[in-house]
Amino acid sequence: MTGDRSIPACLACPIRHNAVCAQCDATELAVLERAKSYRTYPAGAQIAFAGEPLRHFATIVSGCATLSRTLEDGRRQTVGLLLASDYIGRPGRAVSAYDVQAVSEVTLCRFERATFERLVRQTPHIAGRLLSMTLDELDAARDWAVVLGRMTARERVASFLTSLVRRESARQGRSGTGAEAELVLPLTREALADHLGLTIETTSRQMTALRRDGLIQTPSPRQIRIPDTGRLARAAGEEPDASAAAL
Amino acid sequence: MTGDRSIPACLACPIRHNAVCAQCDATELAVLERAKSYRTYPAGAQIAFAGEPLRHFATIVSGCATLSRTLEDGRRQTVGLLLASDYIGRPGRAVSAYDVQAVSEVTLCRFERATFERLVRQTPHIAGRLLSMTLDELDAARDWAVVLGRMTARERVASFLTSLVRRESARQGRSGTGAEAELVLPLTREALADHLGLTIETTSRQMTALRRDGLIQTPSPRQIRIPDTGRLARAAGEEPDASAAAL
DNA sequence: CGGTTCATTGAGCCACATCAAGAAGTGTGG
DNA sequence: CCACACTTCTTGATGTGGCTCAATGAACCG
Repeated sequence: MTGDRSIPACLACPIRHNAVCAQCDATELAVLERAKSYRTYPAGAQIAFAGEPLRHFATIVSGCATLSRTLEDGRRQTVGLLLASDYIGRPGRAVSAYDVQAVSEVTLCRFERATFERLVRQTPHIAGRLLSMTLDELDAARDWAVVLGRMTARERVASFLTSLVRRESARQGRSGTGAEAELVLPLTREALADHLGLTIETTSRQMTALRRDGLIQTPSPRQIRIPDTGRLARAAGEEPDASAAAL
Repeated sequence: MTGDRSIPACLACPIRHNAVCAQCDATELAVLERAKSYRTYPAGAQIAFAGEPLRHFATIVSGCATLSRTLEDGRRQTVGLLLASDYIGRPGRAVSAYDVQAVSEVTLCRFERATFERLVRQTPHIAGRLLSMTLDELDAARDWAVVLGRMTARERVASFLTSLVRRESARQGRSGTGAEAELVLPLTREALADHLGLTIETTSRQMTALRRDGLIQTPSPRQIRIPDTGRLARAAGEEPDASAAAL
């Protein structure tokens, strides 16, 4: 494709093996190549509005976005944290059910809605991958419902950090680097609180408490070092065997 | 099919047009017909256990079941309420992520897991419907996350009753009977509390409060009459236009 | 260097949890 | 048909985790 200098080829795409196109072969990718367009949003930009039409189905190539809903009185709840390879939009619906906001700078790989729906129908590899990803999202949403419905503030923070570490290390292939981990929070305290179903203040206090107890270290508010992920997972309410059974 | 007297034909199935088979034609149904088996569980029975293998992919033909997870210390959160035409199990996973419990007597239409996965791959009509249903479930799970994360006890109860009324009237075709509604709670107070992320006591108190305020009437604890669904929806935190805009 | 945004910390209060007791409904056996 | 046990639901009294309100600190930026 000589067309647009700024759009990289699918075969060189960083999320080639994780996005809806993961199972596509070279021929199928060529079709996607022609239909796709890129768009980049700055940090803080709103990508979609709840209740408003959504022209594209899009995949996050890089960056981080939140999926949230705001009640009239201002209460907001984030219902999904979207990272690279996650998708935005719903085949079959013209209207976005949630607000989508770029948390860091976000680059999307987009398809016109009608075009994408045709692609889904005609390409079992896309339909299959889309189903698999949606089932994963459904499990993630349900898991998070347990956190929101039953866990204490401390457990919520610990759960979130634990799940971030897991996503991070899953993305990078290494399944368990062992005890230690370090991560950069993509979210502000406000976005974090909205995700946890807490206030900024409570979230901050729990971060302080976890630091005091030696479960995390915070060189800066956004940077978090976890000396022992197992201990943090236990603080998140997980039984000691859950995923670090090997130790 | 002369095989089993107790299994009704797909064409006569009460959930024919709502389940994963909804888009199938007569030929495809014939294939399902041969592969399916029925099983009925009494109220209270556990259909699947979190972390345990799940041999079948199943659809609820009749009855009501809950999808839940229990933490070691006994805290339980229901993450899904399954009614007729909803499915149980996850194509591609051999292990159940949640506990599934029959709330009322439940009849399932089941397929061996491997058989069903083959059917999904070979039948676009099934794959498509499964995707669509999963996307709906995902939206429902995310909507419920907003309730669990940000709503007061009163709003949670009102939200739940409102959503039950909506599902009921959607299932029966009539989109909005107007203001009035009556329903029989499929859940005990305990199961209800587990779904709302509250205690039994708080749930009961909120029911009492809603009755006191004239938003509901309760001839018996399980039977609920809603004289004005719009008013209840507003108590659930919905802006007055949301779905009863026509008034 | 003031203004702005973001994060932390403190003090007090309130919604919901917990603990405890009754009330109402349901089933069983005499 | 009633007595008794058992489960389910309701109501009351008290405690507490997280929210609210308010101030301060830290980082960034024009």
